[in-house]
Amino acid sequence: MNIKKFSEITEISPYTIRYYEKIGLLRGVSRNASGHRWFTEKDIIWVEFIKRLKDTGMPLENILKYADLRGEGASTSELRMKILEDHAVMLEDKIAEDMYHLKKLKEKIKHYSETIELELNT
Amino acid sequence: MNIKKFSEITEISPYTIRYYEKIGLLRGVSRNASGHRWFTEKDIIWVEFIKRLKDTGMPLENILKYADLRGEGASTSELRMKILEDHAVMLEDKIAEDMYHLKKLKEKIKHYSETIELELNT
DNA sequence: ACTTGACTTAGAGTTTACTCTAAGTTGTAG
DNA sequence: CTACAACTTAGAGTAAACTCTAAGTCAAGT
Repeated sequence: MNIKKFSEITEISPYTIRYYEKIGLLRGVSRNASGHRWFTEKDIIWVEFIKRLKDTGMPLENILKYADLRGEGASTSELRMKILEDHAVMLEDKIAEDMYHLKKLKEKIKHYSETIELELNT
Repeated sequence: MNIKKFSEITEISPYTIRYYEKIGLLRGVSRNASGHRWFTEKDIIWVEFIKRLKDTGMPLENILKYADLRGEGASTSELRMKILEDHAVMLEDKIAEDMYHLKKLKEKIKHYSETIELELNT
């Protein structure tokens, strides 16, 4: 598929897609006869994975490091697994922290509603 | 307390504290005889709340809007509560999304460990 | 043959949230 | 009285992640 279709499916702008290729996050993207990028199913799977890492707070620089290892082949499997394991631990901590933040926010909201309640009864 | 002490307690750099005051996030900070900022317990409580909103993904621009309403007094209580309620809903969604991401990451890690296991048995 | 629209590139510009610099003032210790 | 550290300000600089511009190529439709 062309970049427009790929952009629609992945919900990433063509600008960003080219940018990802430029910095080495996307590599080996094939081209058609006229030199335009031609994306495949494999590219979708890979960018969806990039999105997962990015959405869970991994900076592009680190994702790029993962992409580098991936490019080096099977010999880096363990290293890549280690990166994902560390990231998963980080994410677990982040979720726990967010749950605590949520609890505190709800307490504050409750406090607001009680205060407003009081004012209405004045 | 002076800015250095305040910085240590809140774990925000003096640069950032001054920046927050400059953009209007921190207001009404008192000064001592020599014109230096003098922070109180109330300032700590307020920046800790700013940190909570920020850490849960609220952009400074939105936190600033909340600070503006706060500055307008009790008449904006309901509006501020609404902002927090919306943010709490957003955070709940984010936590759910992160949990899904975590599940997917763990599946990939499992896949890695199985692949590596297989290679060792070759 | 020519216009149209989607693509290409290198590189410039934008946004958010800081982070630092330069020049100047003030309080305390020797 | 002077050195020194900590503060002050306005404004410049930085990093990350895009986002856009300008100039050019190319294939399809009229």
